[in-house]
Amino acid sequence: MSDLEAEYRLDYFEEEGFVRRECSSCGAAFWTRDVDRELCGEPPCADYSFIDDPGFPEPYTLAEMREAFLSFFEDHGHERIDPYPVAANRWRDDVLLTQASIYDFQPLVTSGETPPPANPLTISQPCIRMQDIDNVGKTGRHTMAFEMMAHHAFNTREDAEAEYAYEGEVYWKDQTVAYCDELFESLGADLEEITYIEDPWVGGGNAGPAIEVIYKGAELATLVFMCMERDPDGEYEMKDGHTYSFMDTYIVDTGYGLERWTWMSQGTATVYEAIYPDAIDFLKENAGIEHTDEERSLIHRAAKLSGRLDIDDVDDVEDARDDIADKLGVDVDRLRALVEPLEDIYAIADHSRTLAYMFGDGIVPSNVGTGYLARMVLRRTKRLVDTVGVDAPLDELVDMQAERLGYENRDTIREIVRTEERKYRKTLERGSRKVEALADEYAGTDEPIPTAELLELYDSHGIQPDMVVEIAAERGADVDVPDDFYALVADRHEEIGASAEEEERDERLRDLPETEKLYYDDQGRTEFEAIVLDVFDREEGYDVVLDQTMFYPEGGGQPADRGQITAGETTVDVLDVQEVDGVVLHHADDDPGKGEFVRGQVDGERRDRLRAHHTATHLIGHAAREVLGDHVRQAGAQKGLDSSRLDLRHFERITREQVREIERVANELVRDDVPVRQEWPHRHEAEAEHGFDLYQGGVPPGMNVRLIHVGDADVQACAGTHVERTGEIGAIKVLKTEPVQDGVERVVFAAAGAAIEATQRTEDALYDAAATLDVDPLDVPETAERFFEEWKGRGKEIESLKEALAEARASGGADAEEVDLDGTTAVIQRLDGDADELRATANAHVEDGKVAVIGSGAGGSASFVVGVPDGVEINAGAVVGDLAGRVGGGGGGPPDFAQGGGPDVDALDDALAAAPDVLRTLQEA
RNA sequence: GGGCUCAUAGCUCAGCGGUAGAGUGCCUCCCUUGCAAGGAGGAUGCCCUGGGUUCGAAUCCCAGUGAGUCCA
Repeated sequence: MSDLEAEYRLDYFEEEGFVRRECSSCGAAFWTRDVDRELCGEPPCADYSFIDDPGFPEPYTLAEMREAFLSFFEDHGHERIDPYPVAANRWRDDVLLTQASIYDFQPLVTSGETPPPANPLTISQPCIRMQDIDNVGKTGRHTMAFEMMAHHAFNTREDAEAEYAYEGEVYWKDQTVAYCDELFESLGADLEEITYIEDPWVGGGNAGPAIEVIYKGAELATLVFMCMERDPDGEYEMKDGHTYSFMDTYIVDTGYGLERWTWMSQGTATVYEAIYPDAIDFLKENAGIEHTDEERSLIHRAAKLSGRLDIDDVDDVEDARDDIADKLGVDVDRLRALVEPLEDIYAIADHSRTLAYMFGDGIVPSNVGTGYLARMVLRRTKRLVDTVGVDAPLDELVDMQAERLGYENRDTIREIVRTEERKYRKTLERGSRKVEALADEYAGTDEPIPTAELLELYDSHGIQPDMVVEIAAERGADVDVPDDFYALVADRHEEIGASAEEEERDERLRDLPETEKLYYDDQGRTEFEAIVLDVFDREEGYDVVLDQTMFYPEGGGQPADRGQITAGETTVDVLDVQEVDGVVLHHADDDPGKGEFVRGQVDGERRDRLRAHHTATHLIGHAAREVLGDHVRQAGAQKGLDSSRLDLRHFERITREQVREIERVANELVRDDVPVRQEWPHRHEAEAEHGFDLYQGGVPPGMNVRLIHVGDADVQACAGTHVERTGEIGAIKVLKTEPVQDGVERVVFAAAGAAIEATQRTEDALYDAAATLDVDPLDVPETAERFFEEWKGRGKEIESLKEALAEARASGGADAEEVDLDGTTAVIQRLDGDADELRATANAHVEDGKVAVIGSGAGGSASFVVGVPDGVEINAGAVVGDLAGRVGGGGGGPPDFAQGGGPDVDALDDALAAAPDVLRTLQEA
């Protein structure tokens, strides 16, 4: 094993007269121009020294600092790149949000599969980090949303054997540090005060030496030299305990915090006041926060010490605050009272900015993925706004930031925020009622509300424990919130993770060349000729590999083609087609023979239906964006023969009117009969021209991407087969919309012949209903309504008639046998009616002060109802139990009214005959 | 993607195997000339849908639909 110390011995440090020191406080190794320096300069080894004493001679706004940085690197040979969305899951599926500029180039660029958009490049990338959400506002320097300014260079080692999408060295460590120094110098910083701390970096399977750049107590940049990958046999052991070795590519990954640099130039008490002063002023005024000069001075003095506020957990923050109050010689409660409202304001400004980024980049609130994160941030913001007493509506706060950030979809953003806020309010109302009921229940008892109830309230109803505490206090109930509450929540979710089975890759398959795909040349053609390269004997059937094919393998939500392969006299059926690493496997029911010359025949009708549905999917997606808004994105799709479905991200249910509008727009494009074109541009040209909206169905690998243009209306990266002109689709009919999860709506539709068939099916159903009602189809709704009302009316009428009938039977005494039980009359009666009739009759007898035993043999089983008037000592439940036992069943009920029965109808009369004895026996007991 | 909760009168909900309830709102009457007033009476339910268990299901089980919520 060896460490990375040698990696930091840069010629640049040597030439510039740097010295290497170890911090006398924390022991970290660092490089400095100041030979007398002992401390690394990073809190807690040192305090902020730039507050009220900026580190640069000129103050910069956020925009000015961004421009200064980008143009500096532009002047030094870097190409400026537009920022990527904050929703990183739009181009990679391993993370949800963009947390660093390098995320933009993972995994395809960093692995060398795809070239970077420019090399070297510079960018200012908006990022969102949710990890420290609890401490935003408290530490004075942490924000959830920030811009990471960066310059990147992608290098490949000279001796690399494999092919990479970029080659040679652009620049490496010395130049990177030199740029950093020069940037500081150009801004007028005091270079003597800068320290470069050695701090190796590890993350995501990669590692490398890295340098933290500290100036006047603030970490302003991190220079990462990504050059190693995890390797069990590697020479270097990193801080994560794994071993690493050098790889063929090595990448300069820098991160300069735009907010920190801006703050440094202004020297305000907190970073928030430097980056969005307008928002802070607005919020302060709105919440009515004012300070005396003395208070303001205290806040500033506290700010200088705030670098020590560690962010790892809230307890630390509280401890550190004690510490700070102590140092300033003020009461900690006073400090807290002064600072806490400010902290809330800072957090609100930051969260609003986060929301603006999220919604601006098209994230839709949901119970899954990025949508869920957005929902959490929004709810948290809403709580902060309520706590601190800001009465501006949330959509306005977010809009202020969205305007500043230059988003164009501001109306949609506001609508999303309002919709989401409304949902949250409903949740809170629902929650309050639940908690109030629960609090009332426990208020009378000595017991506190149990933890299990708290967990249930939070997990199933989204009610925070502090809300329970608040409401419970109002109603005089106790609550104990355990310290490890959220750990208990996590326990509830603990379960056995499903083990993913790694599929064994076939060696023989790997040696085969990629299959040439003919289906892109002419998407309507169905016949072709090919050579059988290999045949794999499978458990069921065979996998046939050809040198070229017209068969479309399953992919992109489009099912595989079917058809036949003919070799001489032998014809085999192709049942399924899959693609593995560029090799197309034709799953057939028989072996056509390896090395044979074959003719392939694709099932043309099936292919045509799939083509129509695939192009129709693009049209529906386009129409949905037109009707519902630009935030609408594909969340999944599946094409079929009879219908297809497209899942769309949208923040509310799609209305009937909107469906009609979507149908109209889509069918208009069909009628216009516009051409559907395919092209294979370089991915960077495609992205530059159309943005990431191209990748509705996922990001394909490779240098070039296949684009499908529908006229001038819609462009998407897509691998499927399409029609030549939209007119071939004929018609598109939306069959239904349904929610698949919060924030995702599924549109089910049919195209071409399937559209007509689907319409005919619903029409048939309507006609059948109309025929039954004997009315015109258009009158069905009205008639159904009338029938339903009438049916309900009759139900009520039958009910009252049964009552009347029961009265009549009771007084008329048909079939009734009356027996005397110690002065009380009991009526034993058989009437074959339903349970309601029996009950009503029994009730009528009881009203007359008689014990009633009513039996029925209707409905294929025997049943009894026994009623006992007040003051008669007979247990009705026991009577029924006895009688029901005689017909092979059971029964029971309260003492004054019981029901029961059994399957043996033939025994009913005998049971009734025995009833007087049963009654007498029970009366005596 | 997974877990959990819920669905009963217009609204808010109770009932959790044995005759469908409360509060509120609605209608009528009385009292009172007034502010969320009081009293009496009344109407209003495919107890989400479909299957199962049971003599009997609003209630228990399964599936579906819809709503909510937590986590990755």
